[in-house]
Amino acid sequence: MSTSNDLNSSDASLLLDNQLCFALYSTSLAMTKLYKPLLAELGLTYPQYLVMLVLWEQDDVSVSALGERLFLDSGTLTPLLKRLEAADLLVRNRSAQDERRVQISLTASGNALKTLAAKVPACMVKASHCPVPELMALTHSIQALRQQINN
Amino acid sequence: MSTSNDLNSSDASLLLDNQLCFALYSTSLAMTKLYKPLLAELGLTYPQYLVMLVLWEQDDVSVSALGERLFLDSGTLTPLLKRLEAADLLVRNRSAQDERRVQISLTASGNALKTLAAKVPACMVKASHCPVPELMALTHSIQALRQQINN
DNA sequence: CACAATTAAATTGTTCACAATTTAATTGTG
DNA sequence: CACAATTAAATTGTGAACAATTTAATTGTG
Repeated sequence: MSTSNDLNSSDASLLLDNQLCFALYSTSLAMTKLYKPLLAELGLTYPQYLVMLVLWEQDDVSVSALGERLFLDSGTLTPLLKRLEAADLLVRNRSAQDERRVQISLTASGNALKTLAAKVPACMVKASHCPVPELMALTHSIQALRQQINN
Repeated sequence: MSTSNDLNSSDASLLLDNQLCFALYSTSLAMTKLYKPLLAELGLTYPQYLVMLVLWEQDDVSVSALGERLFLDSGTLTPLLKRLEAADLLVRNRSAQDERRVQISLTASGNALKTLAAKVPACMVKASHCPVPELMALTHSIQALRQQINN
């Protein structure tokens, strides 16, 4: 019989609550592990790959523009970009117009890597063992959730 | 006009591919940020909260059992568990039956924290601005994807 | 123009993740 | 029983994430 001290309902909440956040968390980590061997061939980690994807879409962007796109701040991006610069995939230059800004531009190697990276998406879709329409539907649902969370 | 060197199709793939993995990655990080102030009141980080959720469901588990449940290894769990032990929320003891195993048990403080944590789930559901049935459906889809990925 | 407020990166310090290795205990096989 | 193989945690080293702070440049207001 339920009493005011009965924690069963909160237990259920804790279990239910656990599900969405933990599902996102654990599946995101699983995805990153799935990418790892493929990206290792390119010499990239997953966050580094995300930065390269942005740059392949639009070269010569500021650190903050990159951050807005990826929802990451300079504390995360600065050291990551330095590693990509050390790998000769991009260069970091202070903007002449605004000395506070640092512009990120691809090197020839960084541009060339796009060709090698072109095979990554198909490999990932195959590795997920899921039909593409389902993957797309799931993507839209998750993006909608992120939209709600970020207000 | 398309040529064999035209990268437009791979561009599209790169964009599409980006979506699901990046959606998972960025939404998971956004969720963790949403939890942060709430969990800070309990003195927990999000991964620490996950460990406590498991222990509130089932006390006295081994490090590897915890790892199977959370998809994490001893390299991640050992230092995290030491911090929770330092916070007096749990104790780590070598199993008498098998000296290789370390059993994790809640302290009185660790058990007591469950009452405070009971309010967390409802707060998170409210903060997500999403109807519960949608959250549940999304959870199941993501779990199914994780299942596929982990084979 | 002066100077406070704002903005952009970088830095510092803490906490994950995880691959690879190490240490120690247990199990399986001859 | 001996001892190689396996298993469980811990350790080491690298690379994120991020809050809080710092540094430096720009903007806004009097």
